[in-house]
Amino acid sequence: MQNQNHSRPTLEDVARKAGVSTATVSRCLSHPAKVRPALRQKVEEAVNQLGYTPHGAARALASSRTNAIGAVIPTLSNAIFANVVQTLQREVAAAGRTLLLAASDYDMAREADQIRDLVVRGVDGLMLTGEDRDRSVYQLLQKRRIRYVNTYVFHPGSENPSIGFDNRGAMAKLVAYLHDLGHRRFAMIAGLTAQNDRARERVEGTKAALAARGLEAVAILERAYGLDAGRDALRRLMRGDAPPSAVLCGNDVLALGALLEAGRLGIAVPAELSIAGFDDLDVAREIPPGLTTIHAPLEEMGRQAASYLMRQEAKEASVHHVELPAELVVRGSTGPAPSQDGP
Amino acid sequence: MQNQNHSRPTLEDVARKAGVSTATVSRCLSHPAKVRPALRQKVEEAVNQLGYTPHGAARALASSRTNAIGAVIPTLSNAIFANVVQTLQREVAAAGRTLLLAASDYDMAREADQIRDLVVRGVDGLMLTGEDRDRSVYQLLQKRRIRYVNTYVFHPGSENPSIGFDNRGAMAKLVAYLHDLGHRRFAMIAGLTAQNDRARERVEGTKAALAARGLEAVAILERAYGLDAGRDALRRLMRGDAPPSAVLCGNDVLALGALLEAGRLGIAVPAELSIAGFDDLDVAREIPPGLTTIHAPLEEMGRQAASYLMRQEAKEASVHHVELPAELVVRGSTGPAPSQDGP
DNA sequence: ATCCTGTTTGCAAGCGCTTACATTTTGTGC
DNA sequence: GCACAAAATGTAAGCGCTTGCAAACAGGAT
Repeated sequence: MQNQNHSRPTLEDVARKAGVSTATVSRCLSHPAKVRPALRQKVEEAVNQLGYTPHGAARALASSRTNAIGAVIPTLSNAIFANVVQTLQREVAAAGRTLLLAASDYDMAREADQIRDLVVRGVDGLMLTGEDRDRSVYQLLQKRRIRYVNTYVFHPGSENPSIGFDNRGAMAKLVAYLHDLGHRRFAMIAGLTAQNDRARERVEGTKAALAARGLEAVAILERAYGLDAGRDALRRLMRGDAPPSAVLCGNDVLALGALLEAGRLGIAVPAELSIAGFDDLDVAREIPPGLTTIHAPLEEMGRQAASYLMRQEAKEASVHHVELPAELVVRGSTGPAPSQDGP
Repeated sequence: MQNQNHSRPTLEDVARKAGVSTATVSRCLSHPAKVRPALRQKVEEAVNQLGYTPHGAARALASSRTNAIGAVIPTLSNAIFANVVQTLQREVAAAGRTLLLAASDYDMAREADQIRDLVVRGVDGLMLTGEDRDRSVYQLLQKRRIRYVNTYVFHPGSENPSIGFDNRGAMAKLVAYLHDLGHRRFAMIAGLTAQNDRARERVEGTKAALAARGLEAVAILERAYGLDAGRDALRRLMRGDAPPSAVLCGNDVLALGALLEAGRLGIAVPAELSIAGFDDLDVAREIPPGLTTIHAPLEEMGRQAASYLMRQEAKEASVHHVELPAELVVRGSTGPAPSQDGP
C-alpha cells in the first residue's frame, strides 16, 4: 500500500510521505526559499527515502521552460567546432542548463531538420553556425520566439544576430601581409564552399584583396577537410611551370597538409614557398617551422554565444552583433617572396 | 476568434480547423498509417496553414518516451571523444533521436551531476566513458531502468555493459613489439590517471608487460593532454644520463609533442629514440616519420554504442560486452634499439 | 486581546499530448 | 440487402508537474 507498485515515485508520493501538499514539494525543489526550513527538511527526507527524481517532461510542460540550449554545427570532427561546443557546453552547464547537440554534416536540409527538432524539443536558445539557411527556418524561429545566434560570422547588417569574426577581412590581412613581403603569385586551397558561407567568405575576401592590388589568384582549389586533401592540393598547385609563391589555405588542417607535402616534395618553406592557414589550432604553433595563420577566437565565441543566449532569455537588452578579432599570427611558414617573384 | 490569441497553435487548434478530433490529429502525426488518406490530407493542410509544431514535452509526458539519447564524455577538446560523439550523433539522428551531450571535464562529481540531469530529462539511453564512477550512479540508472553502456573500455566481467577495447592488452602489444626490437629502457608519458580509468589501465598494462619481461620503466610521467605537455615531458625524460630508448605515450597528442621536441633537441627518431602513441589520430600517419601507435576503433565504437542502446530500447537481446580490436600500427617513429641498449 | 500585514501553505486548474476503450464507419460474403 | 468483422474515428482520462489564488497562520502594533 505504501508504494503504489513498481513505478518511479512522483511528486505526490513525496507529498504524501512528507505530509504536505504537492505544491509545497514542488516549491521545495524549485524555489526552496519560499518554504520554511522545518518543512523543507521533512520534504528532503521524503525525497531521499523514496529516491525521487523529478520528471523533466512534466516539469517542462507545466512550466513551459526546458532549461535546454541547442547547438547545430557542421561536424565535431573539426576541432574548431568541437572546441566551441566544448566551451558552450561548459557555460551552459554552469548556468544549470543542458546542451542539445546536432551535427549537420554540412547538409543544409539536414540542418533545417535538426533545427526543427530542437524547436520541438523546446530549447530556450539556439546556437547556429554561419548565416546561410532557408528563410523558413528563420521564420520558424521568430514565430516561436526562440532566441538564436549565428556564429563564426559577423554580419552587422543582418537581422539575424551574429557573434563571430570577419572572415573576409581576415583574409585581406593575410593578403596584405604577404603582398608586402613581395608575393605576387597567390594560390588558395579553400574549404568546400558549397553549403558553407564561412569558406565562401574566405575565398571572396582573398579574391577581393588580391583584386584591390591588381592581382588575381593563380589558382583556387576547393578541398574537403583533411590532411591528405591539403597534401593533394599542394601537389597539384606546384606541378605547373609557374607555381605560386604563396598558398593561402581555408583552414589549418589543409595548411598543415600542404606544409607536410611541401616538406616531402623538398620545397623549402618559407624560402621557396609561403604557406598560411586559418584557425590557429594548437598544432599550428608546434609544427616546424610554425604555421602562419589567422587566430580564430573560438573560446571567446563560445562564451559570448552562451551569454548572449542566456541574456536574451532573461530579456536583458543586448547588442545583437559582436565582432571578435581574428588576428594574423605570423610564424615561420611565411617569409619574403623568392626573388624571381618580387617586384 | 479564430486563433485564440498570440500563442502557438496546439493539437486542438489543428483538430478544430481540420474538423476532426485531437486523437486523429495525434495519430496523423505519430502513426500516419492508422488514418485514412483523405483525412490525413485535411489534417496536414491544417498543420501547414497553422504552422503547427508538436510540443515535445507534452508528447514526452503523455507517451513517456523522449526519443533522446544522452552521452557524457570528459571533453570535446580531445579528438578521440569528439569523433565518437560525432558518430554517435549521426547514428542517433538517423534513428530519429536527438543527442543530449554533457562534458564532465574529467571531474567525477560533475559527471555524476550530469548523468542525473540526463536521467531527469528522461533519456532513453546513455553512453558513458569508462567505468569508474560512484556506485550510486549505477544504482540510479538501474532503478530508473535506463539502458546505458560504458565505452573506451572492455570489461567482460563487469555487470555494467561495455563496448570498447582492451587498454592493458594494447600496451602489452606495444611493449612486446619494442622489446623484440631490443629495447630495454622504457619510459612512459601517461595521461592523467586521477579520474581516468583508461589512462590508468594503459599505465598498468605497460607496467605488467614490462614486469613479465623482468623489466621496470625508467620513468613514468603523468601529463595533462596537450602538445606542450608532451614536449615538456620528453625534455625531462632525456635529461638524465641514462635516458630511455623507447618512450610510450598515453595518447597521440602527447606522443606528437614528444616527437616534435625530439626533433628540436636533435634526437634522431627512431635511430636514437623510439616513440609510440595511442589512438591513431589522422596526424599520426602524416607527421614525419609517421607515428607508431595503437589504432583505437573510434567510429566502430560510436556505431556499436548507438546500436546497442537502441537495441536495448527495443528490448532485443544482445551481448553486453563487445571487444573492439585495438591494433598496433607500426610507422617510422619506432625502430631497433640503439646498440648500447641492445641485448 | 484585536486588527492588520506579510508569509506560508494548500487547492485545483491546467500545460499539450497520447492512447485505452467505446463508437461509428466501411467492407465482405452470402 | 443483411449480418458481421475489421478498420477508422472519437471520447475522455490521464501523464507529473507548476502556479495563481485563496485560506491559514504568524508577528507586530495598538
